[in-house]
Amino acid sequence: MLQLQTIRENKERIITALKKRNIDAEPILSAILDLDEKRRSIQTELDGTLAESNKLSKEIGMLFKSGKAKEANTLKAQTAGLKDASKQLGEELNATAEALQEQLYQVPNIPHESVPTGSTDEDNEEIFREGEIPSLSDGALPHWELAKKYDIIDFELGVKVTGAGFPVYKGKGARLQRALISYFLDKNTEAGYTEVQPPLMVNEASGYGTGQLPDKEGQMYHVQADDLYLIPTAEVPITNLHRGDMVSLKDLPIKYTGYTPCFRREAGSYGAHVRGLNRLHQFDKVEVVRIEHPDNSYQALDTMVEHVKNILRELKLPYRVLRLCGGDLGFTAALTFDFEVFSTAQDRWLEISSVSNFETFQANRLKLRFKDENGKSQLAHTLNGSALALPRVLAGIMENYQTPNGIRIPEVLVPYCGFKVIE
RNA sequence: GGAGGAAUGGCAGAGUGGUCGAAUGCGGCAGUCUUGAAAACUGUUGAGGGUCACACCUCCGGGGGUUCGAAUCCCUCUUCCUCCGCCA
Repeated sequence: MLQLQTIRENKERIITALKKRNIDAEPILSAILDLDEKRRSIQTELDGTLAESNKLSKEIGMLFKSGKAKEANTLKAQTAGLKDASKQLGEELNATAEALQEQLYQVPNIPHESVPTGSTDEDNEEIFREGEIPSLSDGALPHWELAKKYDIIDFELGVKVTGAGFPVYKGKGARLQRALISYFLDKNTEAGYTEVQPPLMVNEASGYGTGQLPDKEGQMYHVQADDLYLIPTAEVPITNLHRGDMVSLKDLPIKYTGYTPCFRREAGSYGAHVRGLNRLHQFDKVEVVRIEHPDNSYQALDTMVEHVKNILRELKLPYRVLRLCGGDLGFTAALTFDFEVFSTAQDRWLEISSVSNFETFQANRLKLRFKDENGKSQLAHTLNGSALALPRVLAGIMENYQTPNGIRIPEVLVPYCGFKVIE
């Protein structure tokens, strides 16, 4: 959520910036500023009314104390009108403030100046590419075929137990997945992130805090009986650990990593691109979250990008890094880098990580602040990234490491797996 | 699930109807002292709205009510603690 003050002072600049998202923000920003002005004028009027009745109350109190009950009762009669007026003004104020809030929730984050223009993922800007794309033999298979051949992932079983998009990992497949989780967590804790195991369900306030609500209500599983949401990413519970906090300067940066299953309804997805592990309703992910001083957040973003690069380098997977264009940028992000692994057998790139700076957009909703060098409280910057999303990494390993005699295990994972090949 | 108790500023913790936005301690900040640091001492220090700046308004878990006036009384919700029951 943008700060009102920012909108008041930079309306034109925001409109220009949001054009990168291919939206014309003029109408909504004008509506917001109108509501803001209306809210303030009601507030001023209400303040005056309250000031007057406060004053009268004090006088009445003093009159009672000095035994002048009769005069006090005369003043009492005067307060009735003020009470009605302030009650009505209070209701108006609430209605206006609520309408204003609703509008503010509709405005996405301002894209960073480096965000390229564009409307779809085809307009994303490739900024880095590394790793050799292996030349596979003629019989190379996509991962869902490999999964069946070696009996390590069973999609049909998941359909029976739950439904499509809930695979069952078996044997060495399950072990490889567990190995990847441990390996990622180890890499992240080595880099100074504190490991946490957060709840897998969150309340409504948390959903609003990180921006999943109200914008992406339909993407989350909602447990209606208890009004809780299954998390679509560990970003939600982990960032919300500090909702409402006033952190001290010396605690920054705050760095967390956590492994969680993630649940997404993925309403509207279909077709070949959702085959196998490409798009699931439940998947595992290891996430990193940072809370930063605004002066350091972009440096921190670069650090996170380098960190993920380093992991992919160790796994010896061919990958590229994209700077998301305005049209593809998430609602809450100011700047996002996507990582994609090349899936040789499918001949396409698979997104395996997304690293973003949200600047104050989430912090403003979270009321996550710190005391700065001058003792003034200001909003912190929040960032997060996947390090990494499991299924597609698994798919990338299966497809790129396949041989006619089995799937080799990347060297760094062998100690975690306890075997060198799936055959 | 049953019975009680509690929720106050960054933290701890007073405050039970009228200068209480709130004592005190810790922490933070500034200063004195010191070669420097620590200790000690002195001062200062909640958040939000509003204003050019004041004034002024709001906030003592959330919401509602009583009253001229509520941190303080009533209702309700949430959370936490203690005891009992049940259970991984």
